[in-house]
Amino acid sequence: MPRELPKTYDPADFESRIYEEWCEKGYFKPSHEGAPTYTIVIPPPNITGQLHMGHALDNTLQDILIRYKRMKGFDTLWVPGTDHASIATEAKIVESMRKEGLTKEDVGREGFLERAWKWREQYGNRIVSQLKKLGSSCDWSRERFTLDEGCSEAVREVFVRLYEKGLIYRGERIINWCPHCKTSISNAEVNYEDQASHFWHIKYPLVGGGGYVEVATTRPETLLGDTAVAVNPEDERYKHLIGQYCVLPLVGRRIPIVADEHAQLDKGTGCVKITPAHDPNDFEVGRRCHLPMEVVLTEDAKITDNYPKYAGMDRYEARKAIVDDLEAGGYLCGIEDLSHEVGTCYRCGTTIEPMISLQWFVRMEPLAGPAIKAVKEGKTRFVPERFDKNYMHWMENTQDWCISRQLWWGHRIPAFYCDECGETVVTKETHAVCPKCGREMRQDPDTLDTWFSSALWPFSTLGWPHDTPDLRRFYPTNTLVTGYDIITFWVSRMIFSALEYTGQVPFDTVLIHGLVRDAQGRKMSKSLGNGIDPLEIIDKYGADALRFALATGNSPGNDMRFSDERIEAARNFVNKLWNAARFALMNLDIDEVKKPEAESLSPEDKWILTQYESTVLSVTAALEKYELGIALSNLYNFVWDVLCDWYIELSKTSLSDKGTEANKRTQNTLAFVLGGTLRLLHPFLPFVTEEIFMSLPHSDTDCESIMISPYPEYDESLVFDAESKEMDAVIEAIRAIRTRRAEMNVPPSRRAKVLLDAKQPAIFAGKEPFFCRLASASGIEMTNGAPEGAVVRLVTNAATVYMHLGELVDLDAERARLKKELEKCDSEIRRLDGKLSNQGFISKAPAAVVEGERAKLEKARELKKSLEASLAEL
RNA sequence: GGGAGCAUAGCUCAGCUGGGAGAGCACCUGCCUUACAAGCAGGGGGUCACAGGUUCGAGCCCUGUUGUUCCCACCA
Repeated sequence: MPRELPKTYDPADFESRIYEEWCEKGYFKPSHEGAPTYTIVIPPPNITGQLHMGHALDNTLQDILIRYKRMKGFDTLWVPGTDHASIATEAKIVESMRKEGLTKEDVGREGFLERAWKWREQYGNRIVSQLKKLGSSCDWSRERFTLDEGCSEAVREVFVRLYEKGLIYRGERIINWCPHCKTSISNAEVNYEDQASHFWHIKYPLVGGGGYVEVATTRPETLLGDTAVAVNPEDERYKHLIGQYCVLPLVGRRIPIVADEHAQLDKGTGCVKITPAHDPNDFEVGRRCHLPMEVVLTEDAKITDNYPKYAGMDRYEARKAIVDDLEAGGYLCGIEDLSHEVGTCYRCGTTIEPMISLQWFVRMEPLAGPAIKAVKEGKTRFVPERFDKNYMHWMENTQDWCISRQLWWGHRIPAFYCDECGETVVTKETHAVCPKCGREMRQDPDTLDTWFSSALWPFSTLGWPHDTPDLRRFYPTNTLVTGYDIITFWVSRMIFSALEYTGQVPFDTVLIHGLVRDAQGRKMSKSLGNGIDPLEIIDKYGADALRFALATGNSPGNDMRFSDERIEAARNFVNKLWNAARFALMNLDIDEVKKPEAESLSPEDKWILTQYESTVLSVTAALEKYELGIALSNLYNFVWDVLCDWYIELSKTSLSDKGTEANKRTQNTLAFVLGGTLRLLHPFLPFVTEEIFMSLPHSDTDCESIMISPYPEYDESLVFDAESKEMDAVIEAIRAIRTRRAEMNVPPSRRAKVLLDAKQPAIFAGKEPFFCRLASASGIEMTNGAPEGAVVRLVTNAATVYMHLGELVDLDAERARLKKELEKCDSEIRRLDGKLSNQGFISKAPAAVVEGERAKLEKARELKKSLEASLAEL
């Protein structure tokens, strides 16, 4: 039975209640029934995090998709979970310990991990409860964590397999070292920032006297680690020096002058100092020329004890000291100002130190090939498409991935070393005994890059490496929804990982969204303090309004601005829907809603049904193309401009006429269209649609909950094009009258008789109440030609409208108005005439277009006639 | 250095495969009309960044220019 809705829309009244009901009834779980499946795995939020607008957007989009597919009859699964976020979480814990005056070393590995797990207990659930407030219909019984036992097993499995295939190796390479986090990080985790600096020109005297070579550097402190100077083998200026030696200033070491193509003829002086242990290029030169590696910096970026004069100095202090000493020694021959890009840690912003280090790497080249192929072949598709360029570029230029981290919070590297004989064993087991000397082996102390486990997320969460029912049923998944900022970090790694381990792409579509920015277009950030808290928005406006604001008015892949204005507009729409429902409920006394029967419908019913069906079509088409914003704006227009502004107003006539058959039919149509509209809207506005839906009468089959009711299907039997056009003509006439009255400042209370000279008078039969209700008419009358004394004359497509409002008309103003309209009309005729007399247009444009233009011209000519007649009569 | 996005009403943005520009907000006018003032009715306001080109026809396609944002890149 229908029940009343409270007068004011207050989402706090029902949102959490409804969410709990859904959970209790198990609607979020897959049905495991025959239908095709549709699966989404959540991009796992970090356990350190609180819900921010980016999460809100990401999860709103996912929830819209999953709810849509669920209503469409798919067996849907949305897998939720969280990410341990090794470096970010570890940094937070270190920070909180620092406040207690403790360091990692003080508490030890065990103690630290104990704290980390407590942290996860405390904060890991916070974000989950926040996702629930948004309305996310995840299957919470399948919630996962990247560091849980299943994911850890998957990680070990992958590591061992790749190691055995030779795709994981351990080696000394130049890596990016963060002196603050005291760990290596991968290339992808380095951000480059422009920094003002200098270019120092330094003389390196030649051994045997008689001159020097001049090198230039941005990093004079690395001079200590120089083991050669390189010149280009083709460089005529220096060819004779190749093989000779020079003396390293301040250090006194003899270093060779080597030939290497890294030195470019047109850069600087053409001579490059080579520091193999602290520069990636120099490292390569060092390998090619068999140069020694000289490490000069410690893990916290201080000069090592090998250089007593500078030992213990921070790299920047050392730079200053060394520059001073070079100057004092007469080695410095110039300083230029220079601005250049410096690598910084994506977590803490500290300047990265390239350092030679023994680390674990994934060999990327063999993995990238299939990943490129899969996207080229369209097995995984980016929406919008342009992001595949982004992906391709990264994949095609990828370097080996440094996966070991000098952190404690994360997956421990499953490699074991024998301290006795140096043997290495990689195994899934937690202990290993040296196969050579039988000793208990020592596990690698390092952990894996947090993205190593995220890369496995789409299948590790479904049970891989085991052949589970979930994996079989729901893998590969369907849509991955994420921001463009994470394509290289995560999306690309999931794709190559999935192909390597499961032989399939992890998902068929990647829906990319942009960033949510503040009202001024700035990135929301903690340091700026301009973040908008989605939870505060939910408290104030409701989750539905937040979802609406995030889902509408932008297109995939583009950034959006979030403002008060936007959220208010969203809330206003939800409120509009609420009130439309209240209106319906005040007028409904039927117990059941049936599909409308064509024969008995009124013209306005046929009109709204036609508009509704066309909305079903456009909304569904947009959703299928992932154009969620377009789908929602179509619904917005339908609800506000069509259903509320016109149909509800038109229906008042019949609804006020209680007890008649016509009244019942209108009730049925209203309830039918409103119910269908709510279902169309449900994926976007889950709470308010459920609340209203449960108050409305409906047929028995779908009364349990809107979220498991079927999504509307386009029904051609409810499309009445001819009648709908006739109704459009009535609406056009009403509009024309309103406009005219408004221009003339006629108050609504001043009613006027409406006289209609129509080509098809039947269109207007029975429409008198509409004119009275909506156009302040006192009545309508059909006429043939201009009636006596009727001065106001309006030309519409289906009829010329006359009104007796002569005394209100300023005749001069009226003439001016008509002339202006006539001019507009004339210019339109000229334009169309020109077009239609253009031979090229006639012969080359499609017939339908030409026909359309002819019709327009015809109409314009008729309008001109009417306008001229009106003018003549004044 | 390479690549991508954006440039449309005062502001924020839509505009699908080319057929003469739309919304929300803001602004102006008039309304408590039996859901909604978080509302109703009406209105003003745009050389679609610039310059070429393709086409019968360009906001949309091509080329270039300018401005802007972002991504990638080891440039001493």
